[in-house]
Amino acid sequence: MNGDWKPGQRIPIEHELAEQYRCSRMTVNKALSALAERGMILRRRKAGSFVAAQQIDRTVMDIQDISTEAELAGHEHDHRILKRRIERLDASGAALLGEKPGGEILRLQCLHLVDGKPNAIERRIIMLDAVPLARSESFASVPPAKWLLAQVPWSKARHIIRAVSADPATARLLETERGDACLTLIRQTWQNGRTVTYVEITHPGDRFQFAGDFQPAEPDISDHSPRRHAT
Amino acid sequence: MNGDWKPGQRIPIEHELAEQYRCSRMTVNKALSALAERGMILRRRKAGSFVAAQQIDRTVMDIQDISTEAELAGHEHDHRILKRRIERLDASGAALLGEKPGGEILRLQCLHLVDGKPNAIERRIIMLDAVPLARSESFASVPPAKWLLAQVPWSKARHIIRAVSADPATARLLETERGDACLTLIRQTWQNGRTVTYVEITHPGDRFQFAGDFQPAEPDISDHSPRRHAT
DNA sequence: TATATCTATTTGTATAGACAAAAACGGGCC
DNA sequence: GGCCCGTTTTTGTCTATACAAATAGATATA
Repeated sequence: MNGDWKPGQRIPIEHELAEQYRCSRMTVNKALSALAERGMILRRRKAGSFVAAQQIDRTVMDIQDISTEAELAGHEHDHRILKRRIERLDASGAALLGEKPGGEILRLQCLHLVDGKPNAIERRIIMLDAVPLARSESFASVPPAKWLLAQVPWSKARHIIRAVSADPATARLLETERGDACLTLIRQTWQNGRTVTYVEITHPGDRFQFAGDFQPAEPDISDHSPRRHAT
Repeated sequence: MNGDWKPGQRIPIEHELAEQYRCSRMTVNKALSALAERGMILRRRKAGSFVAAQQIDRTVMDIQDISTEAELAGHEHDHRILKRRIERLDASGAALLGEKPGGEILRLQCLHLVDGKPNAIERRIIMLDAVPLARSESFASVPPAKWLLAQVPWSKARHIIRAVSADPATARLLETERGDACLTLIRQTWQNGRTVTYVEITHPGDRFQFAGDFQPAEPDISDHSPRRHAT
């Protein structure tokens, strides 16, 4: 990693880099592929490799389930099931989930406490045909997120983060003021193209935030040595 | 990808998988390494590879600069510089940034308009010793984020997403009600361990959200064939 | 029993060679 | 000029081999 290359600039071809740094082309390829995967460079056959024009601000967020997160941080976690009802998916719900209406769902509402204080409200829909075992699960001892994680592997997830004002019911449960800013995480998970679960988790804004880091791979081909990572 | 493995279960060793799927160990290693990188499996020398106990909910968010994002979505973007002042970093600012106080900074405040409507307030600190060119830049035509992206490549970024209630000044500028929920993105970028810029971008909660997808790698070693990706 | 040391297993990574796939480029043709 | 087609460059990936590094488990020792 000597002089930083400028956006759009062409990188020497793999064979030249291999010769320059006295390593095999495979090693160069692996390093450059890693850079490409992180969006640092663009690669096109025959055309060559180029420093990415616009650095994409890509950040990786580890969005854990609340109980796991609390445990890892050394806090006490507890939860109360406020609502648990089997329904059929109506039209509006179906539109929200992108599924067909009519299927049986389990609708849950759950309050999460961290160190005894309300930390989040979880409103969840579980598709019962995707997770039949949920029908007989009370979720009294294991919170829904953890139970689901252990039961069903998901193959795709989508997250949305929103700021909302607390409605009266939410404010009361979270012991905050009505209208206070809250951070809502919406997560939908699929398996083989079918929704497994949809959940909205609302945190009081003054007690929660999401953080993510992005550390691009250093183009450290130059300080390459036989016994160090190249990625 | 035949039967899904259960968490904690041990995966056959690379040599066995190579034999089983009639490919070289390098190929197996590459596939498993990719899975490990995504947190799907855990690997330990001598011990073996194991299906990750807790599926880490890791999501990748593309957090673009506002103007770029608006352009991509086909919207009109404009901005106004509300404040532009050269100061010295005081103690509280230094603590916030994790830098030493006393250095010269450029403090900016900027209103972003999308399709003519206020969409965000940007409050930014630029370290002038890291970006000396900023001293003579007015940012009247190019918004700060875009200008910086073109000027200084960053090597590390940290993002925090928070929900906050609009203070009176923010509410007035964003043409929303005081106390309304807002989504604030905080981003700090470094180059070679030194802060380049720190920015807080506050969006009205009813006009903004962040989204991210996570699609884990399929363990598609079984349908391996000479001319398909193994990762 | 507890601790240190050795050994064998497993992953990590480099290498050289081979061929495939994409696509930029050039020539020939209308 | 514009279009088609073969050539060539560059990346993408697999193979087989080799050795290094970490460490679980076995053995020796206190």
